[in-house]
Amino acid sequence: MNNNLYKNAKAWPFIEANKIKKYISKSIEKKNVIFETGYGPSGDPHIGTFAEVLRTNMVRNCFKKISKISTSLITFSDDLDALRKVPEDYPYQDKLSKYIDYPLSSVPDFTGKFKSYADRNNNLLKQFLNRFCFDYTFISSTDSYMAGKFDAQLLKILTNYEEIMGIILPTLRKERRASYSPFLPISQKTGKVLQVPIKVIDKNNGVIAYRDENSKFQETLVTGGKCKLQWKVDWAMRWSSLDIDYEMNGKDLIPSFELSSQIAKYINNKIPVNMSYELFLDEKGEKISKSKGNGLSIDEWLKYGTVDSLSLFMYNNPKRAKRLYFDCIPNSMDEYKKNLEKAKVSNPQSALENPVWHIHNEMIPEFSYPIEFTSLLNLVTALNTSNIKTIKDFVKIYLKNPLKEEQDSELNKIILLSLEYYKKFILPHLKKRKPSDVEKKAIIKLINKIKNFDDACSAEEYQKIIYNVGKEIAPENLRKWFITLYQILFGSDSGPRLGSFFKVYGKNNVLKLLKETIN
RNA sequence: GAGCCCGUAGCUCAGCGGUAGAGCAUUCGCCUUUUAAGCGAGGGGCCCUGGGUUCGAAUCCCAGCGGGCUCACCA
Repeated sequence: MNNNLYKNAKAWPFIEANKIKKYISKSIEKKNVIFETGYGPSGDPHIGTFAEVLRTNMVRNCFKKISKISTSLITFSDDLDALRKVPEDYPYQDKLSKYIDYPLSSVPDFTGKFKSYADRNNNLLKQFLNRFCFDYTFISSTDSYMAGKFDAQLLKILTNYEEIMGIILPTLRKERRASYSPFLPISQKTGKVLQVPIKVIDKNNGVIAYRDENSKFQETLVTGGKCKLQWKVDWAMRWSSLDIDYEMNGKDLIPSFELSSQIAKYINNKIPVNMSYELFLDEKGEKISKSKGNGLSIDEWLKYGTVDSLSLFMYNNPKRAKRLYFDCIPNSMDEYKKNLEKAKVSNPQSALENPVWHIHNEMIPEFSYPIEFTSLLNLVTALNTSNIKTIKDFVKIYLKNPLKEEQDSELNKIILLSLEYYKKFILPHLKKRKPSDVEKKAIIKLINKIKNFDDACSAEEYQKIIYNVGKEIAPENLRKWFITLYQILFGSDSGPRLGSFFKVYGKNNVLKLLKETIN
């Protein structure tokens, strides 16, 4: 219906979707548009992989709006690739290190839960993707090679062997040129992926010959899973085999994409529409990588922030290098809430520019959490408690409108997140100071007065007690007295209104809290 | 060497053709309380430089100067 709206939309996923539409208009019979994201299961799924799937999915959703052609999303796992390095955080270091150079899919999973090491990592990725309810088709490289699904392309590469070598060799150093081959035979003896020079090629029979680990002359078919392709050739082969129309990649792969595009001309000249995105940086501005273990993982983000806040972060400015660190989470949480509220009142055209439109594929939820995450963090810091009920009671006092039922569970969710964030990033920096002798006496007085009240003491009465004690020790500057209490009780210069806090916190807890400060 | 990104308030950044913005920091004012979980008000800018396009440029284009990252072994 709103075709013009979609055409004029300036949000990046729409720009990409329009690129695809233009691209497929050149081919006569396009029945299904295929999006690909690649994954190397050499360790835990990386947040970058995840970002790629999320963003690709956003483009796909926009494409669905501007075209009637059906779509699919392939998540391709390169699990026939060899294990090169044992990830530092993997629990079975010694066991895994014996499988260097073996295909990831033939390395056992030492946790005993999965068929193979690759299977374990593939499943971790799927778990994350399912959490976001993506609609995708998972394809295993190993399965495809073994089933002969790539055979036609493999033979084509063999036919054009010289041309393809001619593209790659100039990009390599001299030493590497001597050993390079686009085909990596799987050793018939050990099962390792071999990086050996090809001595003889027989195009008619689809056979190559090489010397194996023991310098023994071996012949093998290039088809049927007997050989794997070097990755840049592999990439180009996939575009053709799987008929890929769209694929993103990080900027580190820009030269590789260009090279694979050159190679693709000798397969079926299938080169997808491509977008390169900037890499995520750690707090020092360096590339986040699996091997370094710097920056943030998906799990770490989700420990302190919602799935939606993570999606928002991924949506924003994919072509700009961004620091991905813990301190991004509260901002992203608040920005999400802001955008959600903006979406409710925006016109149809500007709605398409709103990140939440893309995050939720147009099905924007009506409710979000009722309080900004940063405000909640202030509150949790001020209260200095892990008691969810106490926090919730205070939120209710703060909110002008009564809490809607739908918001209640959202609130519970973010209270838990804020508590995690508080414990990890705020609490360690708070420094409660010890009271001076004069202050100690005042606090003892406060304790005694509170003790003499019954349980039903109101917030105003608590407040009155605090004031009366304050007047005695600092009649000229009551503000100072309150600051003093905040510093001693919470390690901060400001905090909640103490009368209300004491009331909600409960008499016994208050007395306990006060007594702790004078010991 | 090649490619990509970034130069906007003291700091971190948003804005990306139509009056220069936010958070933090800073200055001042405000508690026997209409929620101090702070609140209110202010100061602070040749939007890196120079050209171009335009009625109009922080925004688009070109050139330059800074800063950063990535790739040139593997993926």
